[in-house]
Amino acid sequence: MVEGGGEHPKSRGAARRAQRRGPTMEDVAEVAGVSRGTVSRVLNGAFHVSPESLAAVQKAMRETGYVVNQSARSLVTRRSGAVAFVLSEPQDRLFEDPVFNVLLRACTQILGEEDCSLVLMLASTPEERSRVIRFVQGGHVDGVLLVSTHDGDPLAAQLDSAGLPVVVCGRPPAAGLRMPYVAADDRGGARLITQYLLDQGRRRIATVAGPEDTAGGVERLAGYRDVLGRRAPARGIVRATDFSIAAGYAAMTELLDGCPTLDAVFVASDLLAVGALEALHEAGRRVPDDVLVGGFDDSAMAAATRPPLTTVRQPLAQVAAEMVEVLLRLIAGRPASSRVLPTTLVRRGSA
Amino acid sequence: MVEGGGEHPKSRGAARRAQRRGPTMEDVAEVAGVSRGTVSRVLNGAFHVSPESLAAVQKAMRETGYVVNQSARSLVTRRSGAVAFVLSEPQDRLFEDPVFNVLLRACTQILGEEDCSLVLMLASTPEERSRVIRFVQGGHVDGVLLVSTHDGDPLAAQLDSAGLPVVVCGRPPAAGLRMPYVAADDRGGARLITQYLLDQGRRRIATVAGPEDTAGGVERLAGYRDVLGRRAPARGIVRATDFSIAAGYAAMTELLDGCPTLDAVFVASDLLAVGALEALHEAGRRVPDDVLVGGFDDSAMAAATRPPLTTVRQPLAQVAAEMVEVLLRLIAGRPASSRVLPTTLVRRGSA
DNA sequence: CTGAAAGCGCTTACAG
DNA sequence: CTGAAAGCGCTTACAG
Repeated sequence: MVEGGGEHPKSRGAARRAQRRGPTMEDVAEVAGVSRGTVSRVLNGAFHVSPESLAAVQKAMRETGYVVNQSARSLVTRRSGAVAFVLSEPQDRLFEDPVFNVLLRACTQILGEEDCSLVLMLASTPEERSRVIRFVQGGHVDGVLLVSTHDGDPLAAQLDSAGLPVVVCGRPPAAGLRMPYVAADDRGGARLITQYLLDQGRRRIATVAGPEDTAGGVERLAGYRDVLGRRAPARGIVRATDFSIAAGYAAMTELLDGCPTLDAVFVASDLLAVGALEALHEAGRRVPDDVLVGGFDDSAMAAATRPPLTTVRQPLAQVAAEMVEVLLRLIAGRPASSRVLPTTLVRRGSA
Repeated sequence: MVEGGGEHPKSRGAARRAQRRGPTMEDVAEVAGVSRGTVSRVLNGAFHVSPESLAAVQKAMRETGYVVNQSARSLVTRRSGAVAFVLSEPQDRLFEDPVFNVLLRACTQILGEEDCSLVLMLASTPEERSRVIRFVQGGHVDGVLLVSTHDGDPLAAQLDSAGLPVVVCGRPPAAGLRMPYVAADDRGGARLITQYLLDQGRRRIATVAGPEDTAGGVERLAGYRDVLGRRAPARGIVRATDFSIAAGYAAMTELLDGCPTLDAVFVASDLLAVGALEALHEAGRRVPDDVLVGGFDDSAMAAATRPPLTTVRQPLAQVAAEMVEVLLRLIAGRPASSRVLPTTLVRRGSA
């Protein structure tokens, strides 16, 4: 009863490590009175296993408190059971935007239900990017969920050629990339809200657009233009430097300066809109009386602004679910294609 | 030159799996003209390796594009090179609070610099909790960073007895737990801001406290009481049901109802304060003229409220750094003790 | 300083 | 349906 006992650590180096070795498959097999192979079979689907063996093994697993050693399993299956969630953004964009957080949480939850784990990686710097590449090349993960909103991201291209399944969130950051993506319909949503502002009778509808190297910056502006065309007021388009509150404030200030007669504004994200509302307030413009304000995202903040923000809802939970589904399909070797999800208008007090 | 080539997948089942087997240590050893053991030694510190061998191996690694197989390594070292970041919170608290996000990002970044990866796990439901336990028991991670603000969390106790290193963020969720923690000085911060409100000449200082099963709820209220004692106005303390904007709105409304003469309020979190400002605004109270408002956290939102929020700064980046340091020490088998980090007052427009 | 060898705990054809 | 055996790619004493 000394051998393999957990209570008396073996002397050969065990003291240094102090890891309690749990029961192995061998132990379970012995208790169940079957071979290691049979135990493995019940673990992996229980095909070709007699009811008696099955029961014996399950009982033995319970008794011994067996839990599979993932390293050993991965070594032979070449599957890690994990995927990387890679945030490839400049630092400053990262910390503020609630959109990423919601996405991350949703992905974690859904993956967990599939018994797959999520390892979070940041890729803001060249060092971090090379770490990501080494990591995925090293077989630590079976695939990657890439969140990258800015064009020309070097990581996307590298990942694309790394040979493992990748799905990107949002419009792919560069042409010629073969990886599938899942995106909300930015352009359609922008059309929706711009049309809505028009339908409220406003005629001088300006916009605070996002940075032009981002999908949100390009697509949402395109949607705005789809609706307004030449009816967009002169100097009615200002680009924010990033998707932050501060940038929204600055852009709105500039807009009021160049286009003081505006009576509505479509702001390309809720975070920007928070800053824009601030600027409007300081300028003495009443929302919605003087100026209608429409946002984009429907993040938690949208309901808490003064007045509450009319905005475009991105179905983030669904985006997450579809990203995971596509990635899991790819990992399983099945084909999967890109998906674009519809956005909807959410009416509140600001427009 | 056929053997081991990546271009022609071996026929035995390789088509199904389609994983390009990268070069192994064996390949590197052959190219370098040394044994596998020597390659391993340069990988693990390069002690007892001659300069020539070292150079040869490094060259061979570069040429072959070798990258270590973590599964194989983990199998023998019993180290995964990863830690779990476990968010043990009810769902509703999770999605909104920026504090967790900042913490998560900071931990990911710091761990990355140590070449350690972070796997994110949610533990809101019993199913998720049991998955976390199975996961850590299975040796997937070397330790866990536990974020759990509510008392009586069953997970904390389970993790505590799981035998692997755990460090918790904030006050430990139950007495008798032996795991170290890293916390911001909630009580001291609350004292700081309450005293500040007093120093502004206000005499009827109320508070919106957090839920009483959370560290923030208990400690920050204690700090408030430390300063005010019996000078706290009657019906001047209302507990929010959780740390959300909506709860802040509700609590402030109740406070105004029960204690209409209040001239200052310490709100136990910025998110709550956003809701409280809303309620004050609707009630026609001017901030800071009629009512001074102080928050807690100094999250990104604090600078964007109207007026900007005077608040208590939690040194989250430092909390993250210390959590990681403590955990890594524990994993390395070195002792480490709990740490409480000082909080500071940040003056803005609301008080 | 270095090589040969054992062993980590699993899965998976291969025979029965 | 089931067992025996090979092998996944590494690390680590053990001898030299």
